[in-house]
Amino acid sequence: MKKKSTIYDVAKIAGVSPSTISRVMNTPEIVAENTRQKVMNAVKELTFIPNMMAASMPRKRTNYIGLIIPDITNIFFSNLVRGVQDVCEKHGYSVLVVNSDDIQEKEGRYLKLLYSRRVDGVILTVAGYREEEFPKEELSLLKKMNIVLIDREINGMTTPIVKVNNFGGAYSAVKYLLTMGHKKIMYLAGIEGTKTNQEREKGYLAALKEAHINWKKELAADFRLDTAYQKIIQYWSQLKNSDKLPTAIFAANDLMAIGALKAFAQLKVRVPEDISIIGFDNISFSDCTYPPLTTIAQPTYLMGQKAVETLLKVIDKKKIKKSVELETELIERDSVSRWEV
Amino acid sequence: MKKKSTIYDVAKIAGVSPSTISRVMNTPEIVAENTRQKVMNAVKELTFIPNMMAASMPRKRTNYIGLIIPDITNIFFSNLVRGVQDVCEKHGYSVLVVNSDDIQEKEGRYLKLLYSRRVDGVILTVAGYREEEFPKEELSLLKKMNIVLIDREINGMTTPIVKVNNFGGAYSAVKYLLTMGHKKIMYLAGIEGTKTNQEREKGYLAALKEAHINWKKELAADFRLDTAYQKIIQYWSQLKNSDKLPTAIFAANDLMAIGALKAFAQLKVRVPEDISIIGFDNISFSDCTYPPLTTIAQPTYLMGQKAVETLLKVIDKKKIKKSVELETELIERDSVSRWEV
DNA sequence: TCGCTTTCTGATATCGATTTCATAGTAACA
DNA sequence: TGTTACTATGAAATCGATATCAGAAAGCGA
Repeated sequence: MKKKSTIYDVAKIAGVSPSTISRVMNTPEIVAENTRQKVMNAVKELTFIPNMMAASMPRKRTNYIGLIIPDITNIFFSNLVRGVQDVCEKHGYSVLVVNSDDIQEKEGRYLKLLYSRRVDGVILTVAGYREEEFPKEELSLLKKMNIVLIDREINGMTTPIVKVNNFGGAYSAVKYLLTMGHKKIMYLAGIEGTKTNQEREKGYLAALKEAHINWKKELAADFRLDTAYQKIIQYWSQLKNSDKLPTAIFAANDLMAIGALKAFAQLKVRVPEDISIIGFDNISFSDCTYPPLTTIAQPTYLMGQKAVETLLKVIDKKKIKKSVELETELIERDSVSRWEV
Repeated sequence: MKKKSTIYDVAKIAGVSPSTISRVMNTPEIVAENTRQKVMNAVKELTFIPNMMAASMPRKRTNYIGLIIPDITNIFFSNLVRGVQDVCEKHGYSVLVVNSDDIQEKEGRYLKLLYSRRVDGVILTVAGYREEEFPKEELSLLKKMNIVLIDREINGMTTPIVKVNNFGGAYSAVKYLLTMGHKKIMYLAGIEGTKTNQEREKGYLAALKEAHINWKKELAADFRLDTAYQKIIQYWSQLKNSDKLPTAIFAANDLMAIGALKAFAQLKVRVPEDISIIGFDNISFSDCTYPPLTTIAQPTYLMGQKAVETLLKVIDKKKIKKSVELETELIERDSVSRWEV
């Protein structure tokens, strides 16, 4: 590996001072045409590329932002990450992504890491599994950093947030099932501790209440495909042909809806003839399932973008809206059919 | 935002020199028990967390590594990323992930970015679309950095690489189709410029040759689901019932296999009754398709891990194997059936 | 008790940029 | 032509850690 050249090396070759090199690299317009030429030549000769790391010390900016998500492997989040990355790059920022696996303790550890790396700000999807109280140490870290929440709110906290109208989305999903004639609708729930799940649950209950429907049933899961798959298999095996079985399922996300689809394929329960399923998210595989999944679309990529835009304003101490709420959209495909009695 | 405390603040409170603070943070065992206590108290009082950014200057290590992949949104790569992240974290490294979108020009730009950030090393999936010659500027950057390739090789370059036995995997996929009685097997190709695609193609051809089968057909695509979907729709619409239609398809990756599945669903061509499909990768949705996809599994996560392990050795100038080649495994599911004549 | 280690700590230079301040040189104006 | 006002550049301090080197204090053997 060749030795890396510094601003001093360039200065020596160009016969000017290091300050001038810095000026040419950052504000070329303030240096005289012919010194600029000399410097550019020297830069080319050494193929000099400035050390951003070193620059961030006096600048007191690293131009990094941190992004904490549950799991990059989850296609919902990888989409969001891409939105974050693309906007960041446009503004000269780089993204440090870490996975909390929805575990609070990891979230805390990573927050500390991001702080020690002195990222300029953090976009945070709070972990789903957590104690009632926010740990003091983590809280003090949050106060020391520029934070924007994404996807999931924290109760009683005024941190800026970018999210989707979960209540509205869930409400319209269930409403849709109702208009299709379904009277027995089950909610396949996500991680209980997340505000996201709570809001979707409220939307589910609100729609039922409005339609004066008393039949309700929640199957507890955790947003994960395999868990949903197992829960469904288990529940249906126990209650074969019982009237406790719903005619439709509203899944708190597509991953679980797909898990359900997989379970029903194995159980030889036909979708949508025997049971209808609607998901939430519109992840990129939801049109490749069998049958293609009807779902509530979330603008995932856009959420990532908005979150960065908000964060950059926070960093630059500009005025911001405390909360950006994006709307969902019903995508009709083939996993829901009319239920005739 | 509270002011960030430095090693000097801690020193003042603890009544010792900054050097001692540094020692307590890095090599506590060499400082006397009771000064260590004093320092620890001061650290706690200020909730001091050292600035890694600043530390990396004299250390001449950033403890960052760069990871260039085509697209984080591609589930194949997001798995690999997770493998990279997990091992990195264990060794005190953080990962800076960027997306080349398989475009050489972006790859070059990001390489430069990573260099300017002075990452300790780079794990690189070379972009698929590129000119014949390796651009000089990019090449000189590669020489200045610690590089490990992953997934895709570069012709005529001795850079260490972690990959899978593509030839063998493809060969066994086609061999499997042959043993199932298929005689007309199409190859649904990935990006032509990638070594990965070339090797899989060779595996395909080798298996056919060995079986003395002359029927061959390649449908050019680009590893992407939508492209594969469109190509299939187009090809089948043109050649309805012609004997130019294969009885089985070997897709260069699962994403394209799933695109094909989607196309056939729409074309009312039954899988596997009318046509068999085998994929490559075993991405996490491949068991949720209809029918569940038979495929050649790649240890994606493991590849990420191995790449990091190799890279860390390169960074520490330890001896390494120039090339780590992992094996694939045939996963039999339901998208391939026996073909009886 | 003397001299020699060993243990522990502090002073200082350093990493590679930026930034402030000072100043030389030139232009502008009356 | 003298005063003022810019323009262009350099010198030096700074960011927050680490690392080297030197010296004080303590321990130990003879």
